[in-house]
Amino acid sequence: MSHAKKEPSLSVIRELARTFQAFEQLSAFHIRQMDLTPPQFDVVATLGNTPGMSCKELSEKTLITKGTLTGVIDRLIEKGVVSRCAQEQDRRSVMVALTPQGEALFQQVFPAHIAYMKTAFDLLEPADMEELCRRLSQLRTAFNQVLEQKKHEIE
Amino acid sequence: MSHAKKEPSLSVIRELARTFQAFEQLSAFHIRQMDLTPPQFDVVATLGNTPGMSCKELSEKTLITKGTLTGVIDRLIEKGVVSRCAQEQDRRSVMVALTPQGEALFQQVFPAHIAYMKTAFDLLEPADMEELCRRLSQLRTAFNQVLEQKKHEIE
DNA sequence: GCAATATAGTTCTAGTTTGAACTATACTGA
DNA sequence: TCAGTATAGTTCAAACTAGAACTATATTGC
Repeated sequence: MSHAKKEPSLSVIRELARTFQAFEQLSAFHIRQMDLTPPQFDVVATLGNTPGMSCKELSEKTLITKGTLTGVIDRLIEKGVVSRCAQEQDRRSVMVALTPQGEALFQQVFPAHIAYMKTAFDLLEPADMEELCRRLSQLRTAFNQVLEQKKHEIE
Repeated sequence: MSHAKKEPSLSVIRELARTFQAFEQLSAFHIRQMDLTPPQFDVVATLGNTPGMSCKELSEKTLITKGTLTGVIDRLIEKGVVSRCAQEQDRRSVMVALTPQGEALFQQVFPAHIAYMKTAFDLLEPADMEELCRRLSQLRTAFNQVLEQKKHEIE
Protein backbone atom coordinates (compact mmCIF):
# COMPACT_ATOMS: atom_id res chain seq x y z
CA MET A 1 0.00 0.00 0.00
CA SER A 2 2.86 2.32 -0.84
CA HIS A 3 2.83 4.59 -3.94
CA ALA A 4 0.65 7.07 -2.07
CA LYS A 5 1.96 10.10 -3.90
CA LYS A 6 0.79 9.12 -7.35
CA GLU A 7 -2.90 8.60 -6.64
CA PRO A 8 -4.66 10.96 -4.22
CA SER A 9 -7.21 8.28 -3.38
CA LEU A 10 -4.34 6.18 -2.07
CA SER A 11 -3.45 8.81 0.50
CA VAL A 12 -6.94 8.59 1.92
CA ILE A 13 -6.77 4.81 2.11
CA ARG A 14 -3.35 4.98 3.67
CA GLU A 15 -4.41 7.53 6.24
CA LEU A 16 -7.58 5.61 7.01
CA ALA A 17 -5.63 2.42 7.61
CA ARG A 18 -3.00 4.11 9.76
CA THR A 19 -5.54 5.96 11.84
CA PHE A 20 -7.61 2.86 12.39
CA GLN A 21 -4.52 0.94 13.37
CA ALA A 22 -3.48 3.65 15.81
CA PHE A 23 -6.93 3.48 17.37
CA GLU A 24 -6.76 -0.28 17.67
CA GLN A 25 -3.33 -0.21 19.24
CA LEU A 26 -4.35 2.28 21.89
CA SER A 27 -7.66 0.58 22.55
CA ALA A 28 -6.22 -2.93 22.65
CA PHE A 29 -3.40 -1.85 24.94
CA HIS A 30 -5.96 -0.94 27.59
CA ILE A 31 -8.34 -3.81 26.89
CA ARG A 32 -5.57 -6.35 27.33
CA GLN A 33 -4.82 -4.92 30.75
CA MET A 34 -8.40 -5.80 31.67
CA ASP A 35 -7.91 -9.42 30.58
CA LEU A 36 -10.13 -9.23 27.55
CA THR A 37 -9.53 -9.28 23.81
CA PRO A 38 -10.88 -6.44 21.67
CA PRO A 39 -13.68 -8.57 20.19
CA GLN A 40 -14.60 -9.85 23.65
CA PHE A 41 -14.73 -6.29 24.97
CA ASP A 42 -16.84 -5.31 22.00
CA VAL A 43 -19.40 -8.00 22.77
CA VAL A 44 -19.52 -7.15 26.47
CA ALA A 45 -19.87 -3.42 25.68
CA THR A 46 -22.66 -4.12 23.21
CA LEU A 47 -24.59 -6.38 25.57
CA GLY A 48 -24.28 -3.96 28.50
CA ASN A 49 -27.54 -2.27 29.51
CA THR A 50 -29.58 -4.53 27.23
CA PRO A 51 -31.73 -7.58 27.95
CA GLY A 52 -29.57 -9.52 25.48
CA MET A 53 -29.89 -10.03 21.76
CA SER A 54 -29.58 -12.60 18.96
CA CYS A 55 -26.24 -13.46 17.38
CA LYS A 56 -27.43 -11.76 14.24
CA GLU A 57 -28.08 -8.48 16.01
CA LEU A 58 -24.83 -8.75 17.94
CA SER A 59 -23.00 -9.43 14.73
CA GLU A 60 -24.42 -6.32 13.07
CA LYS A 61 -23.54 -4.07 15.98
CA THR A 62 -20.03 -5.35 16.59
CA LEU A 63 -19.11 -5.91 12.93
CA ILE A 64 -17.99 -9.41 13.90
CA THR A 65 -19.13 -11.97 11.33
CA LYS A 66 -21.37 -14.76 12.54
CA GLY A 67 -18.80 -17.50 12.11
CA THR A 68 -16.31 -15.62 14.25
CA LEU A 69 -18.93 -14.69 16.79
CA THR A 70 -19.61 -18.32 17.65
CA GLY A 71 -16.04 -18.70 18.90
CA VAL A 72 -15.89 -15.37 20.69
CA ILE A 73 -19.09 -16.18 22.55
CA ASP A 74 -17.84 -19.69 23.38
CA ARG A 75 -14.84 -18.13 25.10
CA LEU A 76 -16.96 -15.57 26.93
CA ILE A 77 -19.17 -18.37 28.18
CA GLU A 78 -16.10 -20.21 29.48
CA LYS A 79 -15.25 -17.03 31.36
CA GLY A 80 -18.77 -16.97 32.80
CA VAL A 81 -19.44 -13.55 31.31
CA VAL A 82 -22.32 -14.29 28.93
CA SER A 83 -24.89 -17.02 28.40
CA ARG A 84 -26.72 -18.47 25.44
CA CYS A 85 -30.43 -19.07 25.74
CA ALA A 86 -32.72 -20.74 23.20
CA GLN A 87 -35.61 -18.70 21.86
CA GLU A 88 -39.13 -20.03 21.73
CA GLN A 89 -40.61 -17.83 19.03
CA ASP A 90 -37.80 -18.71 16.60
CA ARG A 91 -35.92 -21.87 17.38
CA ARG A 92 -33.12 -21.07 14.94
CA SER A 93 -32.24 -18.05 16.98
CA VAL A 94 -30.22 -17.84 20.19
CA MET A 95 -30.38 -15.07 22.76
CA VAL A 96 -27.01 -13.99 24.09
CA ALA A 97 -26.97 -11.97 27.31
CA LEU A 98 -24.59 -10.93 30.07
CA THR A 99 -24.64 -13.06 33.23
CA PRO A 100 -24.76 -11.19 36.55
CA GLN A 101 -21.01 -11.63 36.64
CA GLY A 102 -20.85 -10.22 33.12
CA GLU A 103 -22.96 -7.24 34.18
CA ALA A 104 -20.48 -6.56 36.96
CA LEU A 105 -17.62 -6.79 34.49
CA PHE A 106 -19.38 -4.39 32.14
CA GLN A 107 -19.91 -1.84 34.91
CA GLN A 108 -16.27 -1.99 35.78
CA VAL A 109 -14.71 -2.17 32.35
CA PHE A 110 -16.86 -0.03 30.06
CA PRO A 111 -16.65 3.34 31.84
CA ALA A 112 -12.95 2.76 32.45
CA HIS A 113 -12.33 2.24 28.76
CA ILE A 114 -14.35 5.27 27.70
CA ALA A 115 -12.37 7.39 30.13
CA TYR A 116 -9.15 5.91 28.83
CA MET A 117 -9.95 6.67 25.20
CA LYS A 118 -11.24 10.09 26.13
CA THR A 119 -7.70 11.21 26.96
CA ALA A 120 -7.02 11.03 23.22
CA PHE A 121 -10.19 12.85 22.21
CA ASP A 122 -9.46 15.57 24.74
CA LEU A 123 -6.57 16.58 22.51
CA LEU A 124 -8.99 17.42 19.71
CA GLU A 125 -11.73 19.90 18.95
CA PRO A 126 -15.26 18.44 19.02
CA ALA A 127 -16.12 20.42 15.89
CA ASP A 128 -13.22 18.82 14.03
CA MET A 129 -14.41 15.40 15.08
CA GLU A 130 -17.94 16.07 13.89
CA GLU A 131 -16.56 17.15 10.56
CA LEU A 132 -14.45 14.00 10.45
CA CYS A 133 -17.51 11.87 11.15
CA ARG A 134 -19.43 13.43 8.29
CA ARG A 135 -16.62 12.90 5.81
CA LEU A 136 -15.98 9.35 6.95
CA SER A 137 -19.64 8.66 6.44
CA GLN A 138 -19.46 9.96 2.85
CA LEU A 139 -16.56 7.69 2.14
CA ARG A 140 -18.20 4.69 3.76
CA THR A 141 -21.34 5.20 1.70
CA ALA A 142 -19.26 5.31 -1.47
CA PHE A 143 -17.49 2.05 -0.56
CA ASN A 144 -20.77 0.33 0.25
CA GLN A 145 -22.44 1.53 -2.93
CA VAL A 146 -19.61 0.33 -5.13
CA LEU A 147 -19.45 -3.01 -3.33
CA GLU A 148 -23.13 -3.64 -4.00
CA GLN A 149 -22.70 -2.61 -7.62
CA LYS A 150 -19.67 -4.85 -8.12
CA LYS A 151 -21.41 -7.79 -6.49
CA HIS A 152 -24.29 -7.44 -8.92
CA GLU A 153 -21.94 -7.18 -11.88
CA ILE A 154 -20.42 -10.55 -11.08
CA GLU A 155 -23.61 -12.56 -11.54
CA MET B 1 -19.17 -0.62 20.68
CA SER B 2 -22.76 0.55 20.85
CA HIS B 3 -23.88 3.48 23.07
CA ALA B 4 -22.71 5.91 20.41
CA LYS B 5 -25.18 8.61 21.30
CA LYS B 6 -23.98 9.26 24.81
CA GLU B 7 -20.34 10.01 24.09
CA PRO B 8 -19.49 12.00 20.97
CA SER B 9 -16.04 10.41 20.84
CA LEU B 10 -17.76 7.07 20.43
CA SER B 11 -19.44 8.20 17.23
CA VAL B 12 -16.05 8.94 15.73
CA ILE B 13 -14.72 5.55 16.72
CA ARG B 14 -17.81 3.88 15.40
CA GLU B 15 -17.68 5.71 12.11
CA LEU B 16 -13.97 5.06 11.77
CA ALA B 17 -14.47 1.33 12.32
CA ARG B 18 -17.40 1.12 9.91
CA THR B 19 -15.66 3.09 7.21
CA PHE B 20 -12.51 1.04 7.50
CA GLN B 21 -14.53 -2.15 7.37
CA ALA B 22 -16.40 -0.96 4.30
CA PHE B 23 -13.08 -0.23 2.64
CA GLU B 24 -11.74 -3.64 3.54
CA GLN B 25 -14.82 -5.42 2.24
CA LEU B 26 -14.69 -3.66 -1.10
CA SER B 27 -10.96 -4.04 -1.42
CA ALA B 28 -10.90 -7.68 -0.34
CA PHE B 29 -13.78 -8.54 -2.66
CA HIS B 30 -11.63 -7.58 -5.63
CA ILE B 31 -8.35 -8.92 -4.26
CA ARG B 32 -9.88 -12.34 -3.70
CA GLN B 33 -10.94 -12.45 -7.34
CA MET B 34 -7.27 -12.09 -8.19
CA ASP B 35 -6.36 -15.10 -6.01
CA LEU B 36 -4.57 -13.12 -3.34
CA THR B 37 -5.33 -12.25 0.26
CA PRO B 38 -5.31 -8.60 1.34
CA PRO B 39 -1.97 -8.89 3.19
CA GLN B 40 -0.44 -10.72 0.25
CA PHE B 41 -1.64 -8.00 -2.11
CA ASP B 42 -0.26 -5.40 0.24
CA VAL B 43 3.18 -6.97 0.14
CA VAL B 44 3.19 -7.32 -3.63
CA ALA B 45 2.00 -3.72 -4.04
CA THR B 46 4.69 -2.45 -1.69
CA LEU B 47 7.48 -4.40 -3.38
CA GLY B 48 6.42 -3.33 -6.88
CA ASN B 49 8.83 -0.92 -8.59
CA THR B 50 11.44 -1.36 -5.87
CA PRO B 51 14.66 -3.39 -5.78
CA GLY B 52 13.29 -5.15 -2.68
CA MET B 53 13.57 -4.33 0.99
CA SER B 54 14.12 -5.82 4.45
CA CYS B 55 11.29 -7.38 6.45
CA LYS B 56 11.53 -4.46 8.83
CA GLU B 57 10.96 -1.91 6.10
CA LEU B 58 8.19 -4.00 4.57
CA SER B 59 6.58 -4.31 7.96
CA GLU B 60 6.58 -0.54 8.49
CA LYS B 61 5.07 0.18 5.09
CA THR B 62 2.38 -2.47 5.15
CA LEU B 63 1.52 -2.23 8.87
CA ILE B 64 1.91 -6.00 9.06
CA THR B 65 3.81 -6.97 12.21
CA LYS B 66 7.04 -8.88 11.78
CA GLY B 67 5.69 -12.13 13.20
CA THR B 68 2.82 -12.13 10.75
CA LEU B 69 5.03 -11.10 7.87
CA THR B 70 7.10 -14.27 8.14
CA GLY B 71 4.02 -16.36 7.35
CA VAL B 72 2.72 -14.08 4.61
CA ILE B 73 6.09 -14.13 2.87
CA ASP B 74 6.34 -17.91 3.26
CA ARG B 75 3.09 -18.26 1.36
CA LEU B 76 4.13 -15.77 -1.32
CA ILE B 77 7.35 -17.74 -1.80
CA GLU B 78 5.32 -20.92 -2.24
CA LYS B 79 3.39 -19.09 -4.94
CA GLY B 80 6.67 -18.10 -6.60
CA VAL B 81 5.91 -14.40 -6.27
CA VAL B 82 8.69 -13.19 -3.98
CA SER B 83 12.09 -14.40 -2.84
CA ARG B 84 14.18 -14.02 0.29
CA CYS B 85 17.84 -13.21 -0.06
CA ALA B 86 20.44 -12.96 2.71
CA GLN B 87 22.22 -9.65 3.17
CA GLU B 88 25.96 -9.40 3.46
CA GLN B 89 26.29 -6.09 5.26
CA ASP B 90 23.90 -7.18 8.05
CA ARG B 91 23.49 -10.90 8.39
CA ARG B 92 20.45 -10.55 10.64
CA SER B 93 18.57 -8.90 7.82
CA VAL B 94 16.82 -10.50 4.85
CA MET B 95 16.05 -8.82 1.55
CA VAL B 96 12.60 -9.60 0.18
CA ALA B 97 11.97 -8.86 -3.48
CA LEU B 98 9.53 -9.75 -6.25
CA THR B 99 10.58 -12.54 -8.59
CA PRO B 100 10.15 -11.91 -12.33
CA GLN B 101 6.89 -13.77 -12.01
CA GLY B 102 5.98 -11.50 -9.09
CA GLU B 103 6.82 -8.43 -11.16
CA ALA B 104 4.43 -9.67 -13.84
CA LEU B 105 1.76 -10.23 -11.20
CA PHE B 106 2.30 -6.74 -9.84
CA GLN B 107 1.96 -5.17 -13.29
CA GLN B 108 -1.28 -6.99 -13.80
CA VAL B 109 -2.84 -6.70 -10.38
CA PHE B 110 -1.84 -3.30 -9.01
CA PRO B 111 -3.24 -1.00 -11.73
CA ALA B 112 -6.37 -3.15 -11.87
CA HIS B 113 -6.97 -2.70 -8.16
CA ILE B 114 -6.34 1.05 -8.23
CA ALA B 115 -8.85 1.37 -11.05
CA TYR B 116 -11.31 -0.77 -9.13
CA MET B 117 -11.08 1.33 -5.98
CA LYS B 118 -11.18 4.50 -8.01
CA THR B 119 -14.81 3.84 -8.89
CA ALA B 120 -15.58 4.56 -5.24
CA PHE B 121 -13.45 7.69 -5.05
CA ASP B 122 -15.03 8.98 -8.24
CA LEU B 123 -18.22 9.42 -6.24
CA LEU B 124 -16.50 11.97 -4.00
CA GLU B 125 -14.99 15.42 -4.24
CA PRO B 126 -11.17 15.49 -4.09
CA ALA B 127 -11.35 18.50 -1.77
CA ASP B 128 -13.50 16.55 0.68
CA MET B 129 -11.01 13.74 0.66
CA GLU B 130 -8.12 16.07 1.35
CA GLU B 131 -10.02 17.49 4.27
CA LEU B 132 -10.72 13.97 5.48
CA CYS B 133 -7.03 13.11 5.27
CA ARG B 134 -6.07 16.07 7.37
CA ARG B 135 -8.58 15.29 10.08
CA LEU B 136 -7.72 11.62 10.13
CA SER B 137 -4.13 12.61 10.59
CA GLN B 138 -5.03 14.76 13.62
CA LEU B 139 -6.85 11.86 15.17
CA ARG B 140 -4.06 9.41 14.46
CA THR B 141 -1.55 11.72 16.05
CA ALA B 142 -3.69 11.97 19.17
CA PHE B 143 -3.98 8.17 19.42
CA ASN B 144 -0.25 7.72 18.97
CA GLN B 145 0.60 10.38 21.53
CA VAL B 146 -1.67 8.91 24.17
CA LEU B 147 -0.40 5.39 23.49
CA GLU B 148 3.18 6.50 24.09
CA GLN B 149 2.14 8.33 27.22
CA LYS B 150 0.21 5.34 28.59
CA LYS B 151 3.05 2.98 27.83
CA HIS B 152 5.40 5.15 29.86
CA GLU B 153 2.95 5.35 32.75
CA ILE B 154 2.94 1.60 33.11
CA GLU B 155 6.62 1.25 33.94
C1' DG C 1 -50.07 -28.56 2.52
C1' DC C 2 -45.89 -28.71 0.61
C1' DA C 3 -41.98 -27.57 -2.29
C1' DA C 4 -38.84 -23.85 -2.91
C1' DT C 5 -36.45 -20.59 -0.65
C1' DA C 6 -34.65 -17.79 3.07
C1' DT C 7 -32.60 -17.27 7.56
C1' DA C 8 -29.95 -18.28 12.18
C1' DG C 9 -26.10 -20.45 13.93
C1' DT C 10 -22.36 -23.76 13.85
C1' DT C 11 -18.53 -25.90 11.74
C1' DC C 12 -14.66 -25.98 8.77
C1' DT C 13 -10.33 -24.50 6.40
C1' DA C 14 -6.85 -21.41 5.47
C1' DG C 15 -4.93 -17.45 6.67
C1' DT C 16 -3.98 -13.46 9.62
C1' DT C 17 -3.23 -11.31 14.10
C1' DT C 18 -0.97 -10.24 18.50
C1' DG C 19 2.57 -10.38 21.98
C1' DA C 20 6.16 -12.95 23.86
C1' DA C 21 9.97 -15.95 23.77
C1' DC C 22 13.82 -17.23 21.17
C1' DT C 23 18.11 -17.23 17.94
C1' DA C 24 21.46 -14.94 15.61
C1' DT C 25 23.88 -11.02 14.73
C1' DA C 26 25.42 -6.22 15.52
C1' DC C 27 26.61 -2.39 18.31
C1' DT C 28 28.30 0.15 22.49
C1' DG C 29 30.87 1.60 26.31
C1' DA C 30 33.89 0.91 30.03
C1' DT D 1 37.86 -6.82 24.62
C1' DC D 2 34.01 -8.26 26.06
C1' DA D 3 29.75 -7.73 28.71
C1' DG D 4 25.57 -5.60 28.14
C1' DT D 5 22.27 -4.24 25.13
C1' DA D 6 19.83 -3.54 20.85
C1' DT D 7 18.01 -5.24 16.54
C1' DA D 8 16.27 -8.54 12.63
C1' DG D 9 13.67 -12.42 11.91
C1' DT D 10 11.51 -16.72 13.24
C1' DT D 11 8.66 -19.44 16.12
C1' DC D 12 4.95 -20.18 19.21
C1' DA D 13 0.21 -20.19 21.43
C1' DA D 14 -4.12 -18.32 21.54
C1' DA D 15 -7.41 -15.84 19.36
C1' DC D 16 -9.65 -13.74 15.50
C1' DT D 17 -10.95 -13.45 10.54
C1' DA D 18 -13.53 -14.41 6.21
C1' DG D 19 -16.18 -17.19 3.36
C1' DA D 20 -18.28 -21.49 2.38
C1' DA D 21 -20.59 -25.56 3.45
C1' DC D 22 -23.77 -27.44 6.53
C1' DT D 23 -27.94 -28.16 9.86
C1' DA D 24 -32.05 -26.77 11.61
C1' DT D 25 -35.86 -24.05 11.41
C1' DA D 26 -39.09 -20.48 9.18
C1' DT D 27 -41.42 -18.42 5.53
C1' DT D 28 -43.46 -18.06 0.99
C1' DG D 29 -45.94 -19.05 -3.08
C1' DC D 30 -48.59 -22.03 -5.50
